[in-house]
Amino acid sequence: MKIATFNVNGINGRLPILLRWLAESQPDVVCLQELKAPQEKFPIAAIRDAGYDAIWHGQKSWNGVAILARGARPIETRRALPGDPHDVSSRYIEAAIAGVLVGCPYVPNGNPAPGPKLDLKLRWLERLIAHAGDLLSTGVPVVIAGDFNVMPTELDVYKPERWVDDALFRPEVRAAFHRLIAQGWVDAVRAQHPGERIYTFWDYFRNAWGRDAGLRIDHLLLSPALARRLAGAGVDRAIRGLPKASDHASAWIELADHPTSPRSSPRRRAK
DNA sequence: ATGTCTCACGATGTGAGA
Repeated sequence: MKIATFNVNGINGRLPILLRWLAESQPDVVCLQELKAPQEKFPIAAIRDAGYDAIWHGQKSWNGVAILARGARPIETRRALPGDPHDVSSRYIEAAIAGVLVGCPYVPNGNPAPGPKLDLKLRWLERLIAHAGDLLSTGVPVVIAGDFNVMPTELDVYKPERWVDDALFRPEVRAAFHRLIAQGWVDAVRAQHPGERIYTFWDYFRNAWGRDAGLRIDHLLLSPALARRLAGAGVDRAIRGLPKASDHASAWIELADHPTSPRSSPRRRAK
């Protein structure tokens, strides 16, 4: 089972790229962010033609999230992050697909920082941490796949010193992300490629793609039971190089049908 | 501070957000 996340940056303007990528990479489940389309302008017909069903939460101009499933109907479990009934931004959607609960977050950017936008981001992350903890406590297999707008470590930034005051890399933002991970989640791409420089986003400015001046901000977090099924993970960099590309590439994981690694505890004695 | 791109409004440009 292949699960991917892709910040599409405008699903209608980017529809040819999305359809081409679906045909080439054949993910079973896709989390999309930044649809930038109202609910009624989601291109569901083209997506069905491509062999996928979908649920989505649109919004005029900004935000917007969707979950696609190949040959299956995602069973929606939520279309907003709990914890603030006044928050109307479409930044979270969640569904059950083939025995896996899939959460699709689009964390607020937070810039300019410091300021009210950073404060909103930090509050949103607290709500995500609370909800993620609830999901873990159910014991259900969960993947949270989306645009977290956080680089977890210096390895995830082409030039860390340039980004320490940015809302994507400030200490309090990283600390919130690490508290989330510490609940028991596995950052799948990092777990499969420890020590490797991997990016998922390259700014449109300053020829960032051409210089490989990237950031790793799109993540797939696995609950313990799913982490034991992790069989592969990576980033489809090629879609970032296409004409009219999104500023993000997609990150993906491959899950085996059954556990491939033992439980981490009790630990096996080294030979 | 800058750079580039998207979408909306409603017009052939401008503003906001990222």
